[in-house]
Amino acid sequence: MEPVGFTELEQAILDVLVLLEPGEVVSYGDVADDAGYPGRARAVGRFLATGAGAVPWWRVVNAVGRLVPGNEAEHAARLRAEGVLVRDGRVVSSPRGRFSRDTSR
DNA sequence: ATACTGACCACCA
DNA sequence: GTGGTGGCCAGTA
Repeated sequence: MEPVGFTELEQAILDVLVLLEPGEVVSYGDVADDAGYPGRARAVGRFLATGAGAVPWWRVVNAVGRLVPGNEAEHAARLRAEGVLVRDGRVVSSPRGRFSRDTSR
C-alpha cells in the first residue's frame, strides 16, 4: 500500500481546492461541505495552515469574508490579482463563488 | 490520560 | 455591522 500522506478528509479537501477557478472565493465551511464533510471547516483551516502550499489557499476565506490572520496583506493582493474586491482585510465580492453577491443591491 | 489552542461556524444580544 | 458563547475536530503540551 502506498504511503498515505493525506487522510481521506484531507484528500477530499485538496480535491475541492484544486477545482477552484481564479476569482472564485469560498469559505472553509463551503469547502468542507463540498468535500463531503460538513462541519469540518476547522479541518480545512488546519490543512491549509499546516499541510497545504501547492493549493490556492488565497481563494479560501472564513464565513464573514475575513482574510487570513497574520497574512492579510499578501492574501488581499492575491485576491485582487484575480479580480476579487477586497476592502479593509475583508472580501466584499468576487466574480464567482459564495461571495459573488452583487453589492449594488 | 487531561487541558489548551486554533487560517472555523452558528446562534444570539 | 460587531462581540460573546458553545460546539466541533485534531494537534500539541
